[in-house]
Amino acid sequence: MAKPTHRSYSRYAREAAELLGLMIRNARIERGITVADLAERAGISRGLVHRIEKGEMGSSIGAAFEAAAIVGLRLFEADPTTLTRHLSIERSKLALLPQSVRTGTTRVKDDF
Amino acid sequence: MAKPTHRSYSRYAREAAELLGLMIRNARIERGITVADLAERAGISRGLVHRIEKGEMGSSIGAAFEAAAIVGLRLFEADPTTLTRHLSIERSKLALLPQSVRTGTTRVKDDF
DNA sequence: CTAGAATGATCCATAAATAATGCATAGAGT
DNA sequence: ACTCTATGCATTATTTATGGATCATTCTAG
Repeated sequence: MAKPTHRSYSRYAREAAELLGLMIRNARIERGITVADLAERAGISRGLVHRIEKGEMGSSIGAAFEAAAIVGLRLFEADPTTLTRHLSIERSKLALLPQSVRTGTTRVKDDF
Repeated sequence: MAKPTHRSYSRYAREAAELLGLMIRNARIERGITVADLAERAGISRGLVHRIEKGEMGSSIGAAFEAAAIVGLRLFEADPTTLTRHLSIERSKLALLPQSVRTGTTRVKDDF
């Protein structure tokens, strides 16, 4: 990395991370899985599971989402099938949107 | 770090990350925000925004969630108020659950 | 078609995340 | 109450993610 001496996050982002961590922890406990067990199954360390459950902003998306998947947590309130469907939808939407945004002439879509 | 020569992720985790990236990208474009602009507002680099939008598993939760918040994306399909409420709920749930899981006697809750 | 800009990708140096370990504490179950 | 285990936290070594710069490509607008 290079410069980030320490970052600042919006309240929304922080709460979202904390919520994700809490949901993972709750789901894990409900299923009777230990931290060590979850760590091993996710292929990460015990400490990282702990930090993810605490909602620390530094943990990687991959580790957090993998842990969530293992404890059966459905991100975005979607089951596996729905998730795949959502993916298609978003991919389609992307195809319809302009592929680059012009900021020069400042043509923001929602100003008129 | 220590050992992870390269990790393997479940399909669900990968799709979730990809979906998050696509949603951020779509929301960004819909709002007419450039990658550079989003990067600056989130306090991260252009390259990182790009990697987040691609759904790369290595990016940090903090960077991704901050980007999502800036483009107005509501994680977990919850608006800010609902998010805070969800937090309370999860915190309450946690208080009711056992604080440590016993794996020794293998007393999994959902087997009977 | 042209010009300008945004995007996508690569390279390098460095700060940061992670794994591993050990230890103290708290909790569960008997 | 006691024991055994899970958890929380700190430390260190190593790996990796990130920022910054640069270049090629693709898109937009005229």
